[in-house]
Amino acid sequence: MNLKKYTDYSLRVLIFTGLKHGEERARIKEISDVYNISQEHVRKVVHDLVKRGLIESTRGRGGGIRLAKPAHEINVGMLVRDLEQDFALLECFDKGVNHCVISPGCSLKHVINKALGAFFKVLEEYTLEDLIHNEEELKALMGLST
Amino acid sequence: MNLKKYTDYSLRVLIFTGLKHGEERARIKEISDVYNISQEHVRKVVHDLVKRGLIESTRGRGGGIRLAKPAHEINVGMLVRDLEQDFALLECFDKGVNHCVISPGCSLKHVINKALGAFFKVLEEYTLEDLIHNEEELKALMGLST
DNA sequence: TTAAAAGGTGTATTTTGAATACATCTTTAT
DNA sequence: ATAAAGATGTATTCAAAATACACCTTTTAA
Repeated sequence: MNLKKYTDYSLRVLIFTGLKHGEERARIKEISDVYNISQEHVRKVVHDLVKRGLIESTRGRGGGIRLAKPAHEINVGMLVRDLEQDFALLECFDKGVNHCVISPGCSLKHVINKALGAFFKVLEEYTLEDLIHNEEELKALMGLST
Repeated sequence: MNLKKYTDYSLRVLIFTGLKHGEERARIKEISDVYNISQEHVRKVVHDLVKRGLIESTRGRGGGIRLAKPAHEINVGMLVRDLEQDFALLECFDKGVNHCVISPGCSLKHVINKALGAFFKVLEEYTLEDLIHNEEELKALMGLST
């Protein structure tokens, strides 16, 4: 059981970007340096976040990225749901693929579904703002002058 | 986000086996036929469940498998935890691999962990007995004479 | 007006781990 | 002795994720 690295990276990109204020912008290069993730990947992740409307990017010299909406409007649960598209925890979750004969009478899927619901319920209690509440500490860890 | 097919298969093997009573035993061949999973795989899964002490097997003619303990003592949560060994949802969960600089001050891992806890809390409310409460229906779906 | 800085985009390759298959062995009741 | 059952180790296939490569577009400051 695991999440994709892209989900992890996306969250980290948002955390970094969330630390910029006002007219400040984050640059892909910066993010790539801080987290030691190649620029290519960061670029992909950023691009994706732009498409999802979470990040706003400006091209050209002096450009960069910033959050497209306030951090408290970016919900962690929604984000993870979005980024992880595939939640077919059991074969029978995917109608197209399933060929388990007992699935019509099988309680397992309900149990797993209920558990998955609980998982997201917790995540939905948090927003990006909660993840950057300790702004100074994070900046220090990143080696950013404050 | 997904579970391994082996987890799925294991649960299904237990469900099948749990429908046998008294001196009755399930045979790998039977399970393989009902679920349409090759005998090879069922064998692996069964072997694993035997090692985990959930199933008792008898070799030789007239042999087969049965639960090693009553169905209500087989907890779904524990089972899934056991079968899915790897819960490194984020890179920073795995100390050996992690190289995210912000991890000492990052709240994300706590949030994800809490969610994972909620996931298992739900699963732990169920045992194999709950999964086979509708014994007759399941047997009918499997095409077993009752 | 052009060079540098920034992001955009499509495609290809590598890696990993799960899923599956193959081959052969051991045990035991009849 | 033999057939029915499970045991076990190894090899192969496959898919998806992760990563890398190449090249494009936009913007602005020198």
